[in-house]
Amino acid sequence: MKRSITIRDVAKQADVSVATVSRVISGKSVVADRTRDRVNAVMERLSFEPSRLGQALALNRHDAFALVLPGLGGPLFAGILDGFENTLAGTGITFHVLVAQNEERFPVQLADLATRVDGMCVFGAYTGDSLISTIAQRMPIVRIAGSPDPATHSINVDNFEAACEITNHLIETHGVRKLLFLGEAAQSPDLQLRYQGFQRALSDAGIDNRDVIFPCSLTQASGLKAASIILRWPDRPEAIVCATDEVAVGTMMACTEAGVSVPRDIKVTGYDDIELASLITPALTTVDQPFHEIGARAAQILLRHTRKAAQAEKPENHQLAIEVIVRHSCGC
Amino acid sequence: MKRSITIRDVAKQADVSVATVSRVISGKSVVADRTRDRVNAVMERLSFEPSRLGQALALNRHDAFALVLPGLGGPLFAGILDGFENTLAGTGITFHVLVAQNEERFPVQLADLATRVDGMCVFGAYTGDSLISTIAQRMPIVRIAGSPDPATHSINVDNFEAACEITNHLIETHGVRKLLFLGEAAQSPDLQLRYQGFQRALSDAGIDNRDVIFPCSLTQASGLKAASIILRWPDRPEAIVCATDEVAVGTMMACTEAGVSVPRDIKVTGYDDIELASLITPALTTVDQPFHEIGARAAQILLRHTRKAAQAEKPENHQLAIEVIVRHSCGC
DNA sequence: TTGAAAGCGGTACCAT
DNA sequence: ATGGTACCGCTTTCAA
Repeated sequence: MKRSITIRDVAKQADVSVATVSRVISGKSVVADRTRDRVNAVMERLSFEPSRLGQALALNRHDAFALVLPGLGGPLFAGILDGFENTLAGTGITFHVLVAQNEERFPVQLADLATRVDGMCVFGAYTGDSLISTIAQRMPIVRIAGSPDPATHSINVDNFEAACEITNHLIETHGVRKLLFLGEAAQSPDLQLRYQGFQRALSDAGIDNRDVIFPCSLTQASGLKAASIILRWPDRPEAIVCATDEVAVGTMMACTEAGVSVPRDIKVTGYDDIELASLITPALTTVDQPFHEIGARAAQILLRHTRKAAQAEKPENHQLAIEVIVRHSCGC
Repeated sequence: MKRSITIRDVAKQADVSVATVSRVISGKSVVADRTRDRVNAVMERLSFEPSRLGQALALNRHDAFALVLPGLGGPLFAGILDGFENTLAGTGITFHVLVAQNEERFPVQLADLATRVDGMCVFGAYTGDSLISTIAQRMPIVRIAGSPDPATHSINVDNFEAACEITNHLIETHGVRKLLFLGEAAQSPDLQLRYQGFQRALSDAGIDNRDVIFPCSLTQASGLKAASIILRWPDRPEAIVCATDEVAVGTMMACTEAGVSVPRDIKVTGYDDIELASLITPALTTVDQPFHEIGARAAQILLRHTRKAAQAEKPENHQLAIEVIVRHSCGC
């Protein structure tokens, strides 16, 4: 590993001071045209790249953000990622993705990440939530669909409302009285709200809302497994409200395998509106989430709060409306 | 943003030199017990965390790797990630994930990443392949399922062989003569080999292997869309060999929608053996890939070649065997 | 066992 | 417009 060339090498060869080289690198200060050209030529010839480490240390700035996601699955993350990436493009800021696959190792990974970025965007809830608050004292953090935290910015969609609405549709329009929620409520505040909205719709309609959830992780495979059990129940539900589209698709697969017709024999709804939702037969009634918009806003918030000196501004809290998309799996 | 506490603050309060503080931080040098305790106490009290930037600059080492993935989709990445993460756990090295969603921005992102890590693991092929070779001169890189490159390490599975074998099974065991490959061949060397293995099996059996591919991106949605077109052809194929399980699942959905029975009316095979493959009905005949193992090996190679001084060692090239998993979608 | 001081690769203030 | 130089936070000789 031969020593890499530094700003001092350039200075020497161009016969100027390091200060001047630094100036032409940053382009922020005025340098005589002739001098600039000379320095640029030398940098070119030496194929000099300023060390990010040196810069970062001197400026105490990383020019990097972090995007923390609870897993690789789900097409929804692709949307957030894309929105995030798009608004960061051209700002000179890049970002790291942390995929929190391992709950146990997460705190270490997050702490490490915190030493390498100027701000973070965290999706979902984690056991290390207190750690997040700690980090938030040092840099802006925006939480998407996470636990409320006065120290961080937040972006949330109105899950309670949407879940309530979609459930209501099933009850009011299609006269269903026996419903089941399929998914995990504990996992994140986001999911909890979906379940609570569901429960509220039941109680509003005077339906007993106890014992109406069947646990299931949020994948097609789990949905398939869970639904094939449920379909064998003696008194199977008239409608299954799924926590995500993935679960719903799995559920619908279980139905066709069991020879149960959707929506005639049983109604199914999803949540998220993934690409598959509109393609499957019957097309899935679901809830559209503006993932791209969410990612974009997160990045904007981060930019705002790192660029400005005003570090002490109060947190932004964004609430996004979401829309129920009625297709055919509900009986329509 | 108040100045964070530094090693000098600790030194002053503990009444020792910064050198000594550095020694107790690293734990690599001998320090008198009493002194160490005193310093530790001060660090504790001040809740001092050494600046990674300072360390990195002094040591010229980041203690970080990068994992570059061509997208968020596919459960397969979760396996690689997990293997990678597991072998890195406890080494004090963390890693960044780069999700190459945007082809245009990829070179910038990769170059940026290169300034922040000691080694990278790159999955798949990209337009910026020459950039990768350049970076490989400065740090170890392992390519998974990528273009061959003498400057980098590599891990590959025997896709040609496996694709050939699974196709052969269809031909020999099930007497199929009219086959179609569903997927994208151009996207990566990995996929290309799958298609080439398919073609080889055809020609070995004396079947015309021109015009036997139908383009389709590697998602369920695409598989569903493509298959529903194919199924309407006047002379539909007897078997569809899909580039991935996702495509295969989409294909099977299209079949049930069209009232075409798998495997009676048409045979379908997948590739990757995702969780859903064994759950779906009929269970998918597919190819198992040791993703976890791949991720683990990649990390090991990186560790080996960054820890040792011997930077100039010759690249490692790993070839992993893969196994065809025969279930029912092929007719068995 | 400990300390003083010279880097690591930049930035930016203060002179000139 | 340019140069000299003191940092940024940490590691690591070299001496004591």
